[in-house]
Amino acid sequence: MRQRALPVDGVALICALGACARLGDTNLVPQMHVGVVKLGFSGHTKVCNAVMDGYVKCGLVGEARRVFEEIEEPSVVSWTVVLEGVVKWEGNQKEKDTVFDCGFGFGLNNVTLCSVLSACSQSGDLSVGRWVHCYAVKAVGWDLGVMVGTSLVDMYAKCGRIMTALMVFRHMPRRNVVAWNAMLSGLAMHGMGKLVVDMFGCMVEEVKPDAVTFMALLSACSHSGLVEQGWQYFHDLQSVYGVRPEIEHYACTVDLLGRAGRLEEAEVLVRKMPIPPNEVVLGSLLGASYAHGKLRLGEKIMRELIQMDPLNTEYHILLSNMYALCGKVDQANSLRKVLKNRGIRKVPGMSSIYVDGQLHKFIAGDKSHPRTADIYMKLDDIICKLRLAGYVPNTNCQVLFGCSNGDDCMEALEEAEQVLFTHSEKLALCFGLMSTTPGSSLCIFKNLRICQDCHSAIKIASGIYKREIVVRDRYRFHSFKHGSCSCSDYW
DNA sequence: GTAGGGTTAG
Repeated sequence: MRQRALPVDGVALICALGACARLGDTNLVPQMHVGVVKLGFSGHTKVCNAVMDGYVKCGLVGEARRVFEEIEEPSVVSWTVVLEGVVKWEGNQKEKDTVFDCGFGFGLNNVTLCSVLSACSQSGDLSVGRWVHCYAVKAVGWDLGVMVGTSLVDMYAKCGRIMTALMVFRHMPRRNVVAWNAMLSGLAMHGMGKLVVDMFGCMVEEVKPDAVTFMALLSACSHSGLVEQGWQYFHDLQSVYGVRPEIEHYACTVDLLGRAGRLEEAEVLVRKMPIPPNEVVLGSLLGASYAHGKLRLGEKIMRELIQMDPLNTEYHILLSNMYALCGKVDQANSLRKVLKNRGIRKVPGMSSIYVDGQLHKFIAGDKSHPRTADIYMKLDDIICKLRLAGYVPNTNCQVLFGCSNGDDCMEALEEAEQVLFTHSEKLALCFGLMSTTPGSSLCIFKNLRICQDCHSAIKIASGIYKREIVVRDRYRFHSFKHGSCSCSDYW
């Protein structure tokens, strides 16, 4: 059947849908879908593809699949969008298999491969990523081209397989600046700063570094404590490499100095910036003040941050924790009350783990998993073993909230410990340990930054259970092995 | 203005 010719309004509609998709707005996209139906475009390939893309971008993969079902003649683009959505958002292995069997039978091109691999990177789906890699090699041969090669490097790095990423990169016959950037960023995320610095030396022989390269370099130095090296790169950015420093480079450098405890220099840099500092730059400085217990500086930065972003929860919680650590319980409590009164809620922490291709998600205190009883039994056992090996729950931040006497405090302490033990990372770890073969490695994903207590608990667990445990948090990777972490506790 | 694609801090 021939597709009906697209009137001018149809073109406008596709443009508008594209804009909505880029916004990823969960209200706007369904509204636009209603409009599409009213205008009589149901089942039209290009319009539906644009609608599906919108749904995928805002996480509504079920809706996207329903739209897909109505397309009269799905094209390779339709399949690409639906595959991307399923890989990015569908946790159920059987559902994924069904779509894959049909989709990859349809034929694919480099765009499909890149798109699906990028979805794997985001959801951390190594098994689909590997499958796509094999498929591509069978279909195209060993030289997959620079774009697919780069997608593979990024996928392996973000799925926790940094050595595989390196291997793929080293076998690429052609590499441009984007490929190099993907490799260096991956290494930076894994805390392999020394290697990033060494490889940068090779990179400049091959291609000209750009603004993204320096983001990777600065963050690598920051995460590995290579302060002098990073500071040098920041200075050479413009003068040696002709790259104009952007606000992100400043944010990274502030982080580099701040993490290392050089807060005065970090603040001088912020005040002397040619561009007004944004909340990212100030947020870095606040984080560093917290890490190094500089309460006065923290308060000052907080005042500026509240002006810029009054609804942000992370900053409030950071400062509140800082008060608690300094023993200023009243101030800590009143700051928490501000959040509560304004109805501002913290983004809930969530951890997930793939077991046999199936995604299992946990939130703190979760009891919704079908194997909850087993999980909590195993959790008690793990905590016991951890304690014997020297684990001390780190209740610094919560303990003192709202208690007025010694008894209250003891009770609060026990409660605080219980809250810590059921953090989402620990539940995911526990489920991973009980449902995989002894000795195999585990990869856990967390939507926020890993907490201090879970970091020390997982370090000890990696030793006791003789497992490599990789945790990808919001910012970077932690690879726990033999009782220590690849970040050397510098994060 | 015409559907899908690789690298970017905290």
